[in-house]
Amino acid sequence: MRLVIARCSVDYIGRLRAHLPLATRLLMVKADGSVLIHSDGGSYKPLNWMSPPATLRITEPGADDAEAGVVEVWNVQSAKTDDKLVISVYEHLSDVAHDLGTDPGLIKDGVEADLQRLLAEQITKLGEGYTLIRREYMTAIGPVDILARDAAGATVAVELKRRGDIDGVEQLTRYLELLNRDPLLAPVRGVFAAQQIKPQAKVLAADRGIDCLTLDYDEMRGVDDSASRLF
Amino acid sequence: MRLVIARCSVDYIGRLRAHLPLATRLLMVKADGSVLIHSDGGSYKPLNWMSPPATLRITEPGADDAEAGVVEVWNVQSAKTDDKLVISVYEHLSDVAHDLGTDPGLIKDGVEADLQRLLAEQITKLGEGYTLIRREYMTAIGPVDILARDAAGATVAVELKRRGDIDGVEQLTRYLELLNRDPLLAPVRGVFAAQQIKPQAKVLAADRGIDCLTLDYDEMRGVDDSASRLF
DNA sequence: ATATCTATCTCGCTA
DNA sequence: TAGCGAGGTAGATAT
Repeated sequence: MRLVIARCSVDYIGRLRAHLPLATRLLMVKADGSVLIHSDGGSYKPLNWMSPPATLRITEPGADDAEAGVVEVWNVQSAKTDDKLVISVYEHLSDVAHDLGTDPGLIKDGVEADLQRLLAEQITKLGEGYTLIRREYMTAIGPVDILARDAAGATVAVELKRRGDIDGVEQLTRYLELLNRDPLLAPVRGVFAAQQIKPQAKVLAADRGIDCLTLDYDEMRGVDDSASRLF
Repeated sequence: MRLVIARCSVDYIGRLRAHLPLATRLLMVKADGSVLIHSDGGSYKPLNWMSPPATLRITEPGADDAEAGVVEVWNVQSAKTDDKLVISVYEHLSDVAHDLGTDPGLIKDGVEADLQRLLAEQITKLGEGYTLIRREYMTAIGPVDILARDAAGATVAVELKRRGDIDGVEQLTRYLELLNRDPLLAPVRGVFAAQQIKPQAKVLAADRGIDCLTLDYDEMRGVDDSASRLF
């Protein structure tokens, strides 16, 4: 990784066009050829960037650019698309390089997949006498998160979200419509389960005859003994 | 902005939990207190981060950590939420700091707004004899991107996306339902227009009697003479 | 302030 | 490889 603090202007031409006027910024060149241009604020998103795989070619400025004060032109070319990033460097303020090697990567806990695993294991959270049919039940329009059977033997489709939004209810509605065309499964009821369910989503779910279930991840995690094995 | 190359491990606790094992990485501390942890690959997204506003407090390691080789503990605390990032630094390999000042920011061209302007100007892309009624036609549930009249004088509602997804079709369906209640407009047909339309979206659109139209931005942009005026 | 929608989204999984 | 869904989505815009 090479880190250059420089006064520069930037032009991007690709899926859109974008321009950065002359200012002092950080230029980060990664081992895979990707380049990130960061300012001293904002968030984790750079002002501009080139995704890998890419190649950086540093050239002398043309006569006009040199006249304007440009000392180097960085041409960053995407290897797969014809996206191009042109960085005009006016002044180097700092320049360091280090080989970081490959990163072991991030270990996550608490995403939808974990919630789904826990609910499948603790299927009676849905109600007394429920049994799991299967997780990720495939249909023509995508996988139903959890398919279960209630105490009376009726099929129940569960859509699971970390945050229960209106489009989650839409998604479950589409699944229910499809599943109810299958005479072997019909009638199929819907349950919308999430850690938090927004009021609008609750209203829409009620309107569609879909039950809502708010899940307590920490509590479910506490019951699961594999949680302690994660770190 | 402070740039530290360090061997470190990282733990995040907030909306989820995440852990980064010991490895060499870049730690970027911005003027607003935000911290980014980058590896030498991936894309513009850091391995882990803390969004501004945040405060960084650097402390001595506890006895156990010191024993394990930790020389500094960075506590990054979000000012608004209780999200927390703990960076255990084992070794500093490089450390530079620069004041970059505020950035003038990015100038963009080629997003959905541009596509909408172009389609409004080139409304016959929809078909022979079409005329524009108006862009951003307001309804109670939001603006319809483009409202037009076909050669036969019937009303057509256009939903425009850069990438045509299933929820774009849902959105257009809601608009059509509403527009068709207006006797002055009804019957209103729907057209789903995008640079790329996903197969599932096409199937759903067909099922709802909505036409699909794939747009070529570069070609439409070529026709438009205002494109050359941008930079 | 909140709600909604876009994104050069990125990332990971699966068919 | 392409498609599809999730994200600590983030970021912008209209309400």
